[in-house]
Amino acid sequence: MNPFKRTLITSALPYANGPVHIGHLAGVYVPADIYARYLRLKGEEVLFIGGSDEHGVPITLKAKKEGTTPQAIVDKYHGMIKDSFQRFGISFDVYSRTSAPVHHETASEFFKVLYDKGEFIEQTSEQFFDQEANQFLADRYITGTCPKCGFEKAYGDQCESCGTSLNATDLINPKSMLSGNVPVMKETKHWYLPLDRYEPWLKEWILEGHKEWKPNVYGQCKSWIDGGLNPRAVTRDLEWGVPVPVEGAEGKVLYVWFDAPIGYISATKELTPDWKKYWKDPETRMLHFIGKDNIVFHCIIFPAMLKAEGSFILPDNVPANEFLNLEGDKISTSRNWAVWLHEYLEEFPGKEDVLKYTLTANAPETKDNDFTWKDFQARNNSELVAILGNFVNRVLVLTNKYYDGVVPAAGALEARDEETLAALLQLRAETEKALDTFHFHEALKSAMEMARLGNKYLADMEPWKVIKSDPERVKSILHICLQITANLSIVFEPFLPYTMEKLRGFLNFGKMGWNELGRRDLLAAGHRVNAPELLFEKIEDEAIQKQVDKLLATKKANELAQATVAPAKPHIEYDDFAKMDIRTGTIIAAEKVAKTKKLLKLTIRTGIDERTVVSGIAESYEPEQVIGQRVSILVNLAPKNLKGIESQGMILMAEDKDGRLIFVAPSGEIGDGAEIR
RNA sequence: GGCGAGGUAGCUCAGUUGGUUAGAGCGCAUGAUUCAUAAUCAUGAGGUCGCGGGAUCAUGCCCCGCCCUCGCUACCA
Repeated sequence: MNPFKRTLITSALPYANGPVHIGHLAGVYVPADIYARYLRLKGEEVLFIGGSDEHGVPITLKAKKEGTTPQAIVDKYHGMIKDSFQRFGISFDVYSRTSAPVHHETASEFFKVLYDKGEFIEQTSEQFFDQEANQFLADRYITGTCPKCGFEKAYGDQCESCGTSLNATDLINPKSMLSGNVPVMKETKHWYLPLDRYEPWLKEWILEGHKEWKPNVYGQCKSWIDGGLNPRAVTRDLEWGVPVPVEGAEGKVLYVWFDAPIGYISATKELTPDWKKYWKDPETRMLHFIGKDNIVFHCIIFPAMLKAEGSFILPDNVPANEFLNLEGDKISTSRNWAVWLHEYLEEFPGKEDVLKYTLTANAPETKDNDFTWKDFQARNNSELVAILGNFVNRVLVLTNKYYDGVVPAAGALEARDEETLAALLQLRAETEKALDTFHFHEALKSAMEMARLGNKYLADMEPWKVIKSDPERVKSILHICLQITANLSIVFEPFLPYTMEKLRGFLNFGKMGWNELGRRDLLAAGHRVNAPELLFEKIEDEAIQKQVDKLLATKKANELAQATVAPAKPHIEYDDFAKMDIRTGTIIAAEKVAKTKKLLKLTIRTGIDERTVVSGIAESYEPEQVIGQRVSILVNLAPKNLKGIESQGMILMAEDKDGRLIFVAPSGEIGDGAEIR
């Protein structure tokens, strides 16, 4: 039915500047792992690839901040990530890293092939350069005063005080973070991948050829393609990364987005010399499991790279998930708002599968979703413990009690028995259908139906009553219950691998393939099962409260950190201040600037004149609200053209931590044009 | 502002090419039951399917406008 002989599953490479959290797991690794285990169980040829993404500017910055080397940073987090994945039971066939020699070779070679084929454009532009350190500076390497809030240590790409995103050229008094010197502008040459060349092809391949992709994925792609594609730089001026393998490119490395997806290829190479089978044979089906932030790279850019190279296969599907929130707020590494996998593994030992279950049941498949500890507890207690664990326990307790742990032979089956056994095959079909279409939430639900089926059968048959009147009949009932239990050990294998291993131990039963699922004779009469233990244990309120408290503490710490007032700027002379001509004024007209979110066009009576000022306050005020508002206005600021309107001056606003803006205005009776000093 | 994805019971989600009383799980209520980790099983309450128009014999599903959430993007003197 499908023309493919094998499947290559890739999962987004986690960035090695921090540990992995439940957001990564729910969006990428848990679904990818379930799918990989499912295919393996079906006996298909599968390769499941993972690895750490270890290049890029943030890692070099972190290294600098901690006074160590980028390699030390990535060694630390790669080790941590790899270890927690392994303990958690993400069944990678290989977990590699982009700092590995094999990756440097592979990425380098890939670049070289495109370079030799003339697939790049060369372009020269001006960028900041540190003369003392003798290198170009990425935006993150420039620090200076934020033009908006005056925070002195703003980075070239973003001000961490007010959150504004910036260009390095916006900064007042830019300084190099390497030497502290003032950087100069200097020309630099880079290579670009002309994505525009692939537009017609992408249109056909995705928009025509892959209408089955998830709506979120397809929509994003369409948006990008319809919006027109531009050439994208594939190199950067940086020391940390894969060196650009052409002459005259000293001090340049491959840009991370070019480098990282090639990591999938390198990882495959690291695993097997037979890697080409997975990457170059059209009978291989490639799947990229990613989060929604990665859609454009995996659907547009990486395929364009592969296409440009010419000898690689393309992804057949890209099942991207949305984002997972935590207790109502966005997960954030820098704000420590996350449930970290390595901490979970320590605090909930032996409960790896519980987290997998919760994250699958709550997977952000079609929209962002919320993880709460309360929900985690409920899923564990009322589904895993009460439905699945309890059924298994009931069956095994009864078997031990009545038959000393030996599987009884079934007698003549009644209609209800037949129905129940037939339902196993039905549930298998439902689970399969959901898994085949990447509906993991639904798949898990139909697997759980099997345990419900057992509970209901048991409740209706009431063997504990029948045993008194018709002991022969009870043999049939428990025989069937045991077959259901054995089937459970198969159907849950992709989702709850550790637990199913445990269950097979209880049943004294070997691991069976997916194809055996639905059979009514998995356990032979006379087979001896073991004494039951508990499959899952209840999670008490205290354990949950502890986690909630931990998050509350984080929240408090964040608020405190936010409450810290930006430090004072260095002294200036009175003359510096005196240069500023600040006056009282009144807003006499206001309207929204078309096609902007934040801008209002204000007409201000300054006493001197009436003038136009464009101000970024539209998120705090409606135009009608501000008419008549008294203001303080800097009148001798050089005019600046904004969105086609000449802005003559600047309104003084006070801004709180939430970005709310308040007018700084005269507090008593005073006319327009009064000098403020 | 532009583009994309969402907005369905208290919570988490399904709803096929528009077709009779809109579904599931959890939670809640009531009942049954005791083999089982007070677990299970049954029944029930609970929804102007974001809002307003329109096309249709008929729409949660189609068209138009608006509102809200998330992502990408532009703007913040």
